[in-house]
Amino acid sequence: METETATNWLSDDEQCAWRTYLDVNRMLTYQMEKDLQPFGLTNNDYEILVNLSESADKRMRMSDLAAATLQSKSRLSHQITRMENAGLVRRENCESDRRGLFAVLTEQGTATMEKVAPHHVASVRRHFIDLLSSEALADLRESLGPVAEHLRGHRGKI
Amino acid sequence: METETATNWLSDDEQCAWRTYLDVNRMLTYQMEKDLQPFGLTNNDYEILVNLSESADKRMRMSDLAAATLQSKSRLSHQITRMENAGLVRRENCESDRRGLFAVLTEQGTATMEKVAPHHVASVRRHFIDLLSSEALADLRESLGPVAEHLRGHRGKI
DNA sequence: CTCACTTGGTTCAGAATTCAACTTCTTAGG
DNA sequence: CCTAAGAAGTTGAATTCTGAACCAAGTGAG
Repeated sequence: METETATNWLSDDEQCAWRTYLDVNRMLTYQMEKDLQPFGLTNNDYEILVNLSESADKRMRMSDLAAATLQSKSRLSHQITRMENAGLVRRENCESDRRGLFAVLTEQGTATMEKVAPHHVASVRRHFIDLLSSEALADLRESLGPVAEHLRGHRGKI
Repeated sequence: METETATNWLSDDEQCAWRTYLDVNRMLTYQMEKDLQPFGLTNNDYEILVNLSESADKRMRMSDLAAATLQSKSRLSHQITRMENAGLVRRENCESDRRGLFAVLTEQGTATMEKVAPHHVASVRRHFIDLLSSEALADLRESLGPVAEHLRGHRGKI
């Protein structure tokens, strides 16, 4: 009794698209990281700074931040500890739920953001945005949007 | 004397495209990793297996493999050691350059590839390829190709 | 009320990654 | 030749990440 169905391999075009996507992905991450390095930040640090700086009162609950950045609670906890030591954020108790903690952007964290953001944007432009026509960009949004939706609804499920 | 030029911030559309791209990136990586987990492989393992299995004689020089996967020599060395312990690859001396080493796919490595690949392809389809129309896919190839080119030419430079 | 269950977060141990030596071999210049 | 510079890999220590165990605080059914 054969329950296996024949594998639906990728066509050449599909294969090519997928690999290109992966390549861009990997190289872009690498390049962003390199471009942040002079400021002593990692991609991860930066992402957290962005999240915090865009939140009301520049603060977020640990678990929300973990969810937003798709990190485990454990990893985020370590990460925030490091950033706390670097003076970028601090932890603050949550009144309404005494189990909870906020990660809060410090003055220095805000200042860092303001200093680094322009360079980061320039980097994003140089290595991505400015290499795409505005139509290409629109297409990208439209086609990747549903993929993002799909993945969001998936969270760990098979 | 003001040498700063005004920051060319991202427009809403650009911002949205960029964030969508980042989100898909992160969630997709996460999902691929999850889907490989039952087979005891990481994305990294899999990528190396793919590279080796597509190479002549199922072997690659360590440095070429490092370059192909954008890892440091050190990291690759550790990685190969682990995979060697798992029986997936072995190291072999290089005749022509006695400093050099090949990473070679073992029988077991090949078998693992054959077993896992169909599931991996299915995963790629489910979470990416099949969510895009063939036009969207073609557009993606066309617009991301030059980005990949640009990044390839960049390798660490600012 | 209270006992089980969930949630929010940390901690610890083990695994992976980085970074800076270090070894060996190759190559090019004089 | 011989030597200095560079390339191929490895190693080890320090850092980061993962996963499970844990604690403390909220939730809710009986």
